[in-house]
Order: sequence, then structure tokens, then C-alpha cells
Amino acid sequence: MGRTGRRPGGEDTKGIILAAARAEFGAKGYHQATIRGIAAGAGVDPALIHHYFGSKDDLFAASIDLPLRPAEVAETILAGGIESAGRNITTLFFTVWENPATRDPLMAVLRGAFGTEQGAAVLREFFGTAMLGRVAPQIGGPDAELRASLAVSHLIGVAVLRYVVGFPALVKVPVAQLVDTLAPRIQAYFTE
Amino acid sequence: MGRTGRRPGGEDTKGIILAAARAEFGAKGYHQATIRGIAAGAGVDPALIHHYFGSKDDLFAASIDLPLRPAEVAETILAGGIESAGRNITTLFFTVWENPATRDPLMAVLRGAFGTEQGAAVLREFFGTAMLGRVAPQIGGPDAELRASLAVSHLIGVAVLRYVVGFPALVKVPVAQLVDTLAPRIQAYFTE
DNA sequence: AAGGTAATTCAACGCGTGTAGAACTCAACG
DNA sequence: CGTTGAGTTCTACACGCGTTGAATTACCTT
Repeated sequence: MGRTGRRPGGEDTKGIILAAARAEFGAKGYHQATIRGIAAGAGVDPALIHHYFGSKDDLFAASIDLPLRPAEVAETILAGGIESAGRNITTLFFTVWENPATRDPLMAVLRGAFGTEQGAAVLREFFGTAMLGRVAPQIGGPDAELRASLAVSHLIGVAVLRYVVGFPALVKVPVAQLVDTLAPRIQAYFTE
Repeated sequence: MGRTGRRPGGEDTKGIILAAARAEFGAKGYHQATIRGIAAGAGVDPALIHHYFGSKDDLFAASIDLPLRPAEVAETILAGGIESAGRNITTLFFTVWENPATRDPLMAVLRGAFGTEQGAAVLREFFGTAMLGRVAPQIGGPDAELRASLAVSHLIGVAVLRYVVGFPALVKVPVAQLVDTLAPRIQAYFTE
């Protein structure tokens, strides 16, 4: 693979690079991830990444373009009314996180939120429009916004401890039990 | 301040460096923080940091040496029995976070948990001994460990959104109201 | 007053990084 | 079969980083 010039066979090199970028950004965070590392992971020269995506910032932006539309998410959560929203959002949250394919970009977002203002903005915007824009109005009351935010914070806290920090008690618990224990607490923020 | 050699006046330069390091590590995380930046913040030459603390890793280790002893924390939480532990831990948590002096090292730990395995280990160990070792036994039941961990995850989630991500709804709410809304939910994990 | 020791800075090294442009090779199309 | 254009790599630059060893100044002891 040392030779120069175009490769034979029409592979989706751009997609391979993007996948490698998501894995690297997710595993190491924005700053610790390197273009050279991503290139190595994709089996490609670093300059090719630049050719396709431009700067590192642009590649990161492409990496955290979530395959989750806030509108769809809100719809899924609210299917069945506000009384089942707690279980719906909890189930959805961990379904997405436990799926390796969707985990990488989420990890990239979460780690990015800590390293770059851009990443933090993505997180704010996503939960802002999905949760506060669509779910909070269904809760009602003056502190609906606060309660919805606290529900989100709890989910994110579990994700941080389970997937990033590796807190043993939360790592070893099966997803089903985790959802069963957590969902009622989330629900309590919506209807109580 | 351009001259070389020892300075007149017996300032606590080592302490100044440590404070600057905590601020920088807290603001930017381990990797994005630089020795040169910390030195500039302390008004000092980069080499001096090396002279006092050794490598960057060593400086970081010194920075996240929390002024919180797990034993004391557990004692404060459990004063008044398990029935008031929810409010106690919530109040303590935000008292410490809202105090600028203690916020910096906490921020350094939290951001460090995302950037370095060392930081993640600090978080695991602290909450592991303080919460799981001392508080969980007072809860009782087979899933006591899980419930205590979920309580911790909720607090950390709020800290992440309020202090790192800057989630508007959680930033603008006064601490008192935050504690009032949150404490019952934490308590529910302990006694219910 | 003198000598030793701790505090502090200077200057520099080697390394890994993001990025740029030129060179090369394959595929598509006439 | 030749030409064009997209795909891909090579080489190189300039920069900021952590780290080091020597040089310089002030305080402390005797």
C-alpha cells in the first residue's frame, strides 16, 4: 500500500475515513485525536483527509453530525403520551448507546463537549430543541423546563459514568435492570 | 520581571503555580492545558514548574489532590441518618461546586476524567470509597450499590450540564431552587 | 563579611502536530 | 487510444509542545 496514485477498486474511502474519525474522536476526544491517527486507522495518507474534509475542525463537525433528528426523537419519546415518556426516553437512550454503530458518534459528541465549545454547542442545541422544545411543553407547570433538564442531566450522568469513567457498579449492571431502575425516576420528573 | 535569578520577597511561588495549574486544568482539561500556559498564568518561567513538580503528569496529580477526604464527606452526608442523606449530599455537592476556591480542582478532576485514565481513576476511587463504601451499606437491599451509583450519576450529570456544557436552563436556575428540586430525587434512591 | 543553597530564568533540543502543494496513478469518456 | 479529472501519496514547512542543563540572583547560616 506504499505506492502513490489512485487505488484500484471503487471503495468508499470517504466513508471509511469518517468512520475512523468517529472512532478516534470518540475514544480520545477532540484534541487528543490526531489527523495522523485517524489516517492510520483508515489506512490512508493524512493528506487525503485534508483533501476530503478540509481542516480538523471540519472533519470533527462532519463526525458529530448525529444520525438522530431531534424531531423524530421527540416523537418517539412522546408516543403514548407523557405518562410513558420516562420509559420511552430511557429505553431509547440506552438502545442508542449500546449499539456500537451509534455509540461512536455519541461518544465523539460527549467527549467533544468537554474539549471544544463546538461540541458543547452541539449538546446544548440537540437537547435544547428535542427536550425543551417539544417534551417540556407537555409537562406543564412553571418549572417544566427545569424538570426536563434535570431528567436529561440524569441520563447524561449515567452515560458519563458508564461509558466514559467506567464506574464499576454502573458498568456491570445489565441494561435491562438499568432501564428498569432508572425509568421511574425519569418519569417522576415528567408527571409528579 | 524579565531578569534572571531569585526574586526578592518570600512569596509562596509553589502555591501560586498550583493554583494556576488547577485553574488551567479545570478550564481546558489535561491535554489542552499547557505547561507554558500555566507558567504564564502564574507569572513564572515554564522551567520553574518542572523544578518544583517534575513532569506534567506529576503536576496534574498534585492538582487533583482533592481537599476533600472521603471519610469526612461520608460523615457529613450521613449526619442525621439515611433519611436526610439526600438533602445533605445535594447541599454539600453544590456548596463545594459554587465556591470558586474548591471549584477549580473539581473541574480539573471532572475534565481530567475525560482526558486521562488517571483522572477517571480519581473519580472512580473517590466516589467508590465515599459513596459505595460508606453510604450504600446504610441503604440496604440487594441493589443498594446500584441505587447509590445512580444518585451519584445524577449529581455528576447536573454538574456536567451546569458547569461544563453550560446548558442554559441549568445555568440560570438559582442554587437554592436546584437543590430543592433535586434533593427529593436523590433521597428517593436512598429510602424507597 | 563570606560561602553555600535554594529560587529563578535563559536558551535550546527533539518531537509530533496540522496543513500545503506538487507529483503520480487509476478510471471514465470520447 | 488519448485526454481529462478525480483519487491518492510524498515531501516539506512552520509551529507549539514538554523537557533539560547551565547561568544568574537572592536569602540564610556562620
